[in-house]
Amino acid sequence: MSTTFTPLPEASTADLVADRLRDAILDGTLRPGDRLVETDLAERFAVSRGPVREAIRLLAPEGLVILRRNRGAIVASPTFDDVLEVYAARLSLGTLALTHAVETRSGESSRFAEAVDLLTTMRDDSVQADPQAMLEADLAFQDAVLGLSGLPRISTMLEQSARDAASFVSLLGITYDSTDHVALIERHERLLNSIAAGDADATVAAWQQHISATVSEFARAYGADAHIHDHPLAHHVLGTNQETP
Amino acid sequence: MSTTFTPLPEASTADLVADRLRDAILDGTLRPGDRLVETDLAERFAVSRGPVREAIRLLAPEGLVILRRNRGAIVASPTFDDVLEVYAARLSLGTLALTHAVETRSGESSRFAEAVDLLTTMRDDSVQADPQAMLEADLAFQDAVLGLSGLPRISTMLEQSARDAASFVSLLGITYDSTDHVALIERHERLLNSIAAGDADATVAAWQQHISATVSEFARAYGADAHIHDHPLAHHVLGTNQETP
DNA sequence: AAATTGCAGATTGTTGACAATCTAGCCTCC
DNA sequence: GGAGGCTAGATTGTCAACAATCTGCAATTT
Repeated sequence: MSTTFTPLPEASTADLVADRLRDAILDGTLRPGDRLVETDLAERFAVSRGPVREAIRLLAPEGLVILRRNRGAIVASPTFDDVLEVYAARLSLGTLALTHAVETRSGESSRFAEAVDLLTTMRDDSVQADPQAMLEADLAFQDAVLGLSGLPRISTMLEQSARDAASFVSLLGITYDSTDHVALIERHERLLNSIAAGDADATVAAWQQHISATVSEFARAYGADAHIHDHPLAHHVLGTNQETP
Repeated sequence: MSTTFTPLPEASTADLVADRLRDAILDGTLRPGDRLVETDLAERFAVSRGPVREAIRLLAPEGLVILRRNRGAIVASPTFDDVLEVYAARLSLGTLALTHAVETRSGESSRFAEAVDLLTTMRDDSVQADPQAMLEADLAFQDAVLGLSGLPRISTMLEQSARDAASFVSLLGITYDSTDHVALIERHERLLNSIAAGDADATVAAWQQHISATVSEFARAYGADAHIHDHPLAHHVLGTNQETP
C-alpha cells in the first residue's frame, strides 16, 4: 500500500483529548450546556490539566464549546439561526470552490477518484445502518469534493462549516437516519457527474440544490418548517430549487 | 455615553500577550519566518510560559503564526495566492452580509451611526498620517458595515478575513500610505449611501468594486500586476468593475 | 572527502502545586 | 421578610520544575 510510508499523524496529547471531546459532543455523550471541568477530564483521560485545557481552547474556535472567563467551558447550544447562517456561508463559499474546481479541470485529478470512493462508502449498507458513520462519510465526501478546488484557505473554511453542520445534527438532536439516503446519494452523484463533465452551471445548481435540501431537512426535524420562510436568510439558502411537494 | 456601562473587557493574561504579539506581527516588529520562543517571550512579558503558550495557540487559527509540533511557532508567510483566496471569500461572504443588511433595513439601526463615525475617523488628517491607524480605522469601518447584517457567525468570519487582510498588509511588506486615501474613503461613502438608500444592487456593486480595487492595490504593491489575470481566482475577485486606466 | 552517527544545548510538552476567582448557601442587619 | 455581606468549597488561572524532543555540530567511519 502507498499509505505505509505516509507522514506520521503526530497528534499531541491535547489533539487526542480534543478528538475525544469532539466525538463526545458530536455523538451526544456531552449535551448542550454541559460543563467541561478541567480537573474531571484530566482524571478521566489520565493526563494533567495542561493538555485538557489546551484541548478545550482548541474546540472553542470550532464553535463546539463556549469559554467564559474564570467560569470554565460549556458545550455550545446552537439555534436554528445558526444553522441558516452556516449553510448560507456554505452555499456561498461552496459555489466559489466548485466553480473554481470546474474551471481548473480538477475533475481529472487523482483526488477526484478519492471522492468517488467516499461516495461508494456511503452506498454501503453497514455504513447506512450507522447514523454516525453515515454522517462522517457524508461530510468526508463533501470535504473531498470541495477540496478539489485546490484552494486551501477556502477549503479550510468549508471544512469548518462542515464540522459546524455535524455539531448541529447532534446538538439539535436530529437523527441522521431519518434522512432519505437514496436522495442524498443521488444529489452527490449529480454533483460528481457535473464536475466530471466540466459543466460549471450544472455543478453550482447541484450544490445549491444539495444545500437547499439539507436545510429543508433541518427545518423539518427542527419543527420550524412552518415559519422558516419568514426568516430573511431562508430565501438565500433555499433558493429557487426547492423540492415543492 | 452609552459605552460607560458596557460589559467589562475582562482580558486574560493570555489575551493580553496575544494582543501584544498580534500588534508586533502587524506592525512589522516580528517578521515572517521569525521564531516565537516561549521562554523568551515569557521573560519579556514577565509572565510564565503557560499564558504565552496559550497566546501563541490563540494566534494560530487566526493565521498569523504556524505551529510545528515539537518545533515551536513561526510567523506566517502568506503568498499572493492567499491574498486572492481571502479576498474571494471576503467578496462572497460580504455580498451575502450586505444583501441581508439592506433587506432587513439595518441602515436605520443605531449601529449605522457607528459606521458613519468610523468613516469620519478615517477623514482625520492625523489618522491619515499614521499608516497603522489608517489601516485599523479602515478595517474597523468595514467590520462595522458588514456587522450591520446582524449575522453573528458570518460577521465573525468576515472579521477573521479582515484580520487576514491586515496581516497581509504588513507581512507582505505593503505600506498602507501608498494607498489613495481619497479613493478609499469615496468607496466607503458609496457603500454607506447605497445601504442607507436601501438599494441592494448598488450596495453589492459598491462592495465588489471595493474588493476589486483593494486586490488591484495588492497586486500592484506585490508586483504581480502583469500576470495576475492568469490566476483563475483573479477574475472572481476583480470582477468586471475594474478601474481600467 | 562525503556520509553517517552520536552528542550537547536549546526548546517544547507535560506535570503538580499554589494563587486567584467564582458560586451558592447562610447569616446578619435593617 | 428581603437585601446585602460573609464564608466554604469548587474551579480556573498561573507558575516553576521535570521529561521528551528536536537542531546543529563535531567525531567517526568508509
